[in-house]
Parts: sequence; structure tokens; C-alpha cells
Amino acid sequence: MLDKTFDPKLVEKRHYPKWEQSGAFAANPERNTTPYTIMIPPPNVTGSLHMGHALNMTLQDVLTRYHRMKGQDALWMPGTDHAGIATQMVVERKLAAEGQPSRREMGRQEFLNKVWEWKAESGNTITTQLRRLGATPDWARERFTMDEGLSKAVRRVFVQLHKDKLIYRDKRLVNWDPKLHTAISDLEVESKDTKGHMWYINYPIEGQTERFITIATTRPETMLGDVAICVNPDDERYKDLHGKFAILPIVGRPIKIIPDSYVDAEAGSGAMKVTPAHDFNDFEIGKRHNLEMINIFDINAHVNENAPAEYRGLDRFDARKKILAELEAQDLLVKVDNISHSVPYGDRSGVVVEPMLSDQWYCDAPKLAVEAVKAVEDGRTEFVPKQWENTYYAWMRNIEPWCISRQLWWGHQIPAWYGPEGSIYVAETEEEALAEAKKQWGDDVRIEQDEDVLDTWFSSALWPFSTLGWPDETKELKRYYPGDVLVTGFDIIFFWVARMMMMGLYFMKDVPFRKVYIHALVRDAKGQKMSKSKGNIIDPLELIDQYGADALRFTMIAMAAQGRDIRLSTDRVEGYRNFATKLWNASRYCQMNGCHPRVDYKPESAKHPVNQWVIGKIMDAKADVEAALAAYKFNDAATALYQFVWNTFCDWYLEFTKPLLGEGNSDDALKQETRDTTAWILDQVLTILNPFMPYITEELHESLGVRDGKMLLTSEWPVYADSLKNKASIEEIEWLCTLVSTVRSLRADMNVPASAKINLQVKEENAQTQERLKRHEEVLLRLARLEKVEAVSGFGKGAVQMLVGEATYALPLADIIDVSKERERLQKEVERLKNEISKIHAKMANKEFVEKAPEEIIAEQKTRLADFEQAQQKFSAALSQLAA
RNA sequence: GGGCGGUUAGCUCAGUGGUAGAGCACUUGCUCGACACGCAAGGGGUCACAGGUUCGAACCCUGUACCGCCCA
Repeated sequence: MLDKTFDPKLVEKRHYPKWEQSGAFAANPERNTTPYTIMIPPPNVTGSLHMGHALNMTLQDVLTRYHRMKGQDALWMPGTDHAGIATQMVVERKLAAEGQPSRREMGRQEFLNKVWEWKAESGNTITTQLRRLGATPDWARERFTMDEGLSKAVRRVFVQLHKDKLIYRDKRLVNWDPKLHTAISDLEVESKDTKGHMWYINYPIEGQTERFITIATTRPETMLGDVAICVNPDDERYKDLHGKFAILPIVGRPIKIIPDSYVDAEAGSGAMKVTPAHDFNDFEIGKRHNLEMINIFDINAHVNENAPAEYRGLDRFDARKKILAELEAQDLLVKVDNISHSVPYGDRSGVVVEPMLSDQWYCDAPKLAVEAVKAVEDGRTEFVPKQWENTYYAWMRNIEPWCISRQLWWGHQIPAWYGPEGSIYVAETEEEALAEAKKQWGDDVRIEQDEDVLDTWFSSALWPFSTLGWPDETKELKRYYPGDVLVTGFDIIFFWVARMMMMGLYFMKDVPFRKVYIHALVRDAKGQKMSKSKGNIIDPLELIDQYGADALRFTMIAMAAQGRDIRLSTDRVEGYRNFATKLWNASRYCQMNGCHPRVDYKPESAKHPVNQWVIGKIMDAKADVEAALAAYKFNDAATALYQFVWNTFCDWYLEFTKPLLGEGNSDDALKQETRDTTAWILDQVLTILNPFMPYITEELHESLGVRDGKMLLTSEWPVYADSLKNKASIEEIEWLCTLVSTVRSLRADMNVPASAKINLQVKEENAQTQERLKRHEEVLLRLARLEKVEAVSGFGKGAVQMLVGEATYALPLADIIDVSKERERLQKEVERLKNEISKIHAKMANKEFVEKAPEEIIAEQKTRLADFEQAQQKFSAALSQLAA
């Protein structure tokens, strides 16, 4: 016998290892069936499971389990990402905390050893946690972006793109993170609106005493690197200064005043200082006018030797203060405005990013994007929901060269070697590079590998094919590329989805996945982003401990379709925990009543309308689930299941079975049919629900007696013949439900005590109704708590009347009835009906409606009208009878 | 500034042209032989606002307001 409640903890602990050891998660490229592929968005190896993962992984697991049950060769490819900056930071912090030598002190190789050690210890945190969620990826194939195979793919891609001139080295401005000492890509920069100042500074004009040109700047410290002043060519104020020089205050360098239409005469003072080495716009101007680029900062964003001695070594913000003080002393500071402007911050370090001139490697994203855009335009890859394609296009059509080098140690070291006189050899191995160098320089040449590593997203971009063995031509690659669907959040469309599209198309000549399902982000109940600093993090593992993995999964699924945010509150999780308990107890009921699944049971054999009805209902539920999953409407699937289990199966069907299985029923054949049907329906429910709530369904499946000893995990998704559905029975039982509900409702309205057994009278019933009333008498008596049902020719005084179908029913409540209350009820009912009737009358009187509306709508309105009119008549009659 | 999304019951949200829905919360009544993590019955909505299209609009179009996100 099942316990009274479901204990997820024990069940989860027991089933997961069984599943995993069964080998059922494994894809099998030899199988003669269609593959179904999902590539996991590899979580950071530093990470631990958060709500975003819980949602993302649950959805993937649902799809994987579902397609696996449908007989496809499902490959859910798992793995983790080496997360260059994040991991390096974690390990550095750990070293510091342990009082060990710093990264620089121990040197590159030693440090990398430490990172690998750390990875060996903590790198499986998140994969362990995924197991707790019940995720079933093909663990045997688990990959890590720093694996030898994936690293080989990275080198191959780099070399090939370089050969094709799609990767190049360039000296440009980059976003420099002065804390982490690395360049970062545009995407890793967060612009934040910040309160700041606009300083207006006078630069003296060379050779003219007492004449100044006023520039406006938010970053006065960069003036140490000024090389020109720009004005709009049409700006009358400055026309005579074109080509003249100003003297850069503090530094004393003469800088040219040049016209450039980039300058907005209306903005600031209309004159702009130009610092090409420290501002992206100025850099462009500098290139246009061939200006010198003076870099005034070192890697810490401290002032360097290109500035006057007294500023050297100062932090950029200290330098700003000193410069402002000096300008003020020289009376060159004209005014200061308080403004709000956007300031770039490094998303990892949180410090202000410094535009800095440096040599970096770039990937020609604009060229690669062309095909990637086309692939979405022509539908080779489709986003779900569709509107995300706009987001994708917007970025892809304005894409900038991608800075792919990072001044870090943890990552894929760039496969480029430097030889004499600035020669560069890009090759997959040092041997190859050396060979090339020798070819050029003769024998005793020394080459050195570029110290930098690649952006982590560079290797992630290859994930859909590098994990399948590329560049080798493996059978996996052939079979599982492209993937069926990528499941991810909108926050990494640019970082990851777009880049996979570019790389996949370039190297595989096909898109990496057919569909991209974009889900929402999980927020807290108030819509706030969860973050450690806000302290509003809900830990999925705590929820699993508290409510069970199934409850958490079902919550994620039920909420999946909501806009861009999912507001998670524990109430919801609790609600789905209750759902699990409900299912548990329904199963308990089945068990107590001897409803054991029978291998030879055929649903076609069910004769009783109640049984035929519930079979029809499970067919609908299954079809709804299938349609929902096909459209990635996970919440619809959840609703269909929830409603079937709770409302149809528990609230109605199991209640129907009580009289049928009870002592009162002497029809043994019917009893057996009902037991068999109940067991079969439960078995179907467990099967269909399994991808959503794998633990409880597996447990129940196991304890209720198994069809053939198979786990649900490896069971087949059901298929039903359309002919199974019996419309007449469905209609009949729906009538029965309405009748029961109507009686219950009236009893409550009339304050009939729940325990009071009363009679139900019926008149004007047709032959079909007579038959039905007889057939379902037991059910009716029990569910509506009635003494008996009797056919009468007329109702007595104090009969409370109701309508179901063509017949009129009454509860004879002569003694109990509150006449005024009953009058009120009837009047309200008549009023409502009159209202409906007049609405339909108005519609039908509208000539245009009758002419233009489709026939079935008009027919429908006519039926409704007839029903309402009949009902109104009967209630009016009841009302006058009450008055009499 | 540009773009995208949202505004439906107290709350969280479904709902793609014809009868306004769910869960939670709330009210009332229930120890009914699976389940109080439950059962039954209820109350509760100018579908943000203003125009337009249509026989008919929560739904399509235009605009406004407010909220959120992304990009500059």
C-alpha cells in the first residue's frame, strides 16, 4: 500500500541512479530511427544551479524525454563552459584567500595547473545539481570547452578563418578593463546612466593673446592625449580658426583646429577636443585626419610616461582632479554643468571601461553575419516566439568586428606565433608554425606563441559541432547536426546564438539548429531580477528539498510561456507539490480498489459510458499535450495535464467509479471493466505526465504493477485510434456532470445541509433522459447526495426548480424552503435570461449581421436563443407557481 | 533618441474576430472510506485610454498614457 503522501526525497534518490545506470540517456547513432538533438547551453564550470538553469534545463529535459518516448534517437548533449574571466577570477580569489602566491608570482603554467585542479574538484557541482532536477542528457558524451577535442576545433577554426582573412590582427581601440587587465568585447560592456559633469575648458589660441577656444568634455583627464580640436565646418564662430593651432593647457603641445562635419555645432561649445587613443569617436576622426594617437594610460588606467612628469602614475580619476585644480588655477575652467550621461562598465569587474589603443585579434563578424541573417530570413532557422528574430536582425545587421583576444591565461591560447621582424605564423601547432618560419628565415629562428587567449564565446560558438567531434568526420556529426532546437534565454541571443549561427554556417554549411526556442527570465515574485546583492535569490535546490523536483519542474513548465519575465513565488511551487500529492492519492485510491494495470486490457472493450467518456478525455488531453509541445507552448501542456488529472480524473471519474465498484453494484463484468479502465487511464496519465514529472510517475508506475517491467523512462508514448472516441458517451456524461453540479449548486443556494438526503423530481423528460437517469442513478444519488430520483407530472408547492437539457427538475423542499430567497433566485435567473435574449434579438434584427455573418454563427445564435427562451419560460412559470 | 514587449478578477497570468478563463487569495458549507497538500458551492472584470476597421473587437489598425527590457 502506498503511503499517505508522496515523499520526493527518497524517490528521487532511488530513481535517478537507476535511470542513469540503465543507459537510457544515451543516444545511439546506429539506431534506425530519426534523431532528435538538443545541445545544452553549457553552464559555466564555475557555476551552480540557479533558477534560470532550472527553467532552461527542465524544458530541454521535457523535450528530450518526450521525443525519446516517441521512439526517436534523442541526443541531449551536455557539457560545461570554461568561462575564462569568471573562472580565472574564482581561482585567483581562492589563492588569495589561502594565502598562496598570486597568479603572477607562480607563473602561467603553475596557475593553469591550479585552475585544472580546481576544475577537477568543483567543476561537477552543476552537473550533479542537474541530476537532482531529473535531467537526462547523454552524460557519457559530456564535453568541456577546454577538452582536447574542442580545443582542436578552436585551433582549426582560428587557422581557417585567418587563412580566409576573416580573422586578423589590428591595432584599434578596445574596451579595456583596467581591473582585469584584458580587452573585452562590446557585449561585455554595460552602459549605465551616471550623474557626471560637463566641463568647459579654454584652450589658448597660438599666437593670439587673450583668445581662447572653449571645448566641452566629460573626461578632462584625457586632454593629456589631445591631438586636435574639431569644429563643424559651417560653424561661423570658428571659421577663421580652421588650420590654426591651440595650445594644449598643462601639456603645452600645439594642436591643430580642424573642421569635421561630425561635430554638432549645437552640442556643448561646438568645439570638440580630439583624443584618438581614448575615445571611439575621436579614433574615427583621428583616422580621417591622420592624427597622431597618444596613449596616456597604462594597463591599470594610470597615467603613463607620455604625460607630463607630475601626472605620471596617477590613477585616471586622481589625474582628473589634479587637472581640474590646475585648470582652475590657470583660470581656464570656464564652467561646469551637472549632466547625466552613460558610462561604460565592465560587466564582470564593475569598473569603468577605458577605451584603449592596443593590438588585438578580430573576427570579421560583419562578413560572417551576412549568411547568418539570410538563414533566418529564409527560415532555415526559426525563432520561437517569432518576434525575437527582430532582435537578432537588429544586432546582426549592425554588427561590429568582434574582438576575440583576451589578456587572460585561462582559455584557448591563440594559435599564432611571432617570429623575427614582426612576422606572424598562424597554425594549429607550434611545429607547423615553426616549419613555416624556417621556410622564411632559415634554420635558427625563434618563435613565440601569442600569450593571449580567446574569448570564451569563441569556443561556445563552435559548440553545436565541436561537441560532435568536428573537425573529424564522425558519424555523430553527420547524424546530429544540425540540432532540432536550441532552448535558451533572450539574454544570450547576441553572445551565443548569433555566433553559433555564424560559425555553424561557415564551417558546416548549414545552420546549427532548426529552431531557437527563447524562454523568459526568472525573476522574483515582485519582478526583480534575482541577485546575490539584493538577497532575493530563490535557490532551486532548496525548492527541490522543500517541494520535490517534480513540483519545481512543473512550476517551470506551467510558467514557461509568460512574456519576458517569470515571476516565481513559492506559492506556485507549493501548488504543484499539491498536484503531485493529488496524483499520488488518486493512485492510492486505484490501488485500494484493486485497479491493477492489465497487459491484455483493450480500451475498445469498455462498454459503459462513464468508461468510454474518460477514455475520450484522456485522448483529448494527450492530443493537447502533443500539440502544445509541437508549438513549444509548454504551459498549455501543463494546463492540459493538470486539468485532466485533477478535474476530470479525480473530481469526476474516480467519483463515478465509487458506486460502480461498491457493494451496491452486482454487475461483476461492469466492475471488472471499470477497474481495468481506471488502471489503464492511470497508466496513461503516468506515461504522458512522465516527461514533466518524471519522479513521481516513475515511482507510481513501479509500485502499481507494471505492464512489462519496463521503466517509464523507456516506455513508449501512447498512440490511440480515433475510433476509440465515443461521442455519444462523452455527451451523456457531460450531461450527467451538469446535472450533478446543478443539483449541488441549488442545494448550496438553498442552504440544504450537506448531510441531508433529499429527493430529486423530474418532469418533461424525454426517453433518452429517462434511460440516462436510470443508468446513472447510483452515481447521481451519491454525488448529489440524494435519497431517490422520481419522475413526476407536476411539482408541488415549495419545489425548487432547475433545468438541465430538455427536462425540468425540482428539489421538493417544502419545509426548508425560504420562499423569498427562492423568489429572488428565480427573478435573478429570469432577468439574466431576458438580458441574453434581448441581446440576441438585437443581433438577429440587424440585417447586416444576418447577411454577412457566417451561417454557423447564425445557427449558433438561434440555438442559444431557443434555449434561453425555453429556460426563461420555465423559470417564469416556476416563479408564478411560487407566488400562487 | 531608436527598437521591442506589456497594461485582462485582489495577486500572478492564459486567451488571434462571435457566450471573458486558470491558479492562488477570498467567502460559505463539509471528519462523503484516495487526498485538509482535501471536497463542494460561491463572490469578484468599462479586458489602460481615445479614435478607426468590421455585421460583430480583449483580439486587427492608428494614436495617447504608464510600466519594463534592449540598443545608442
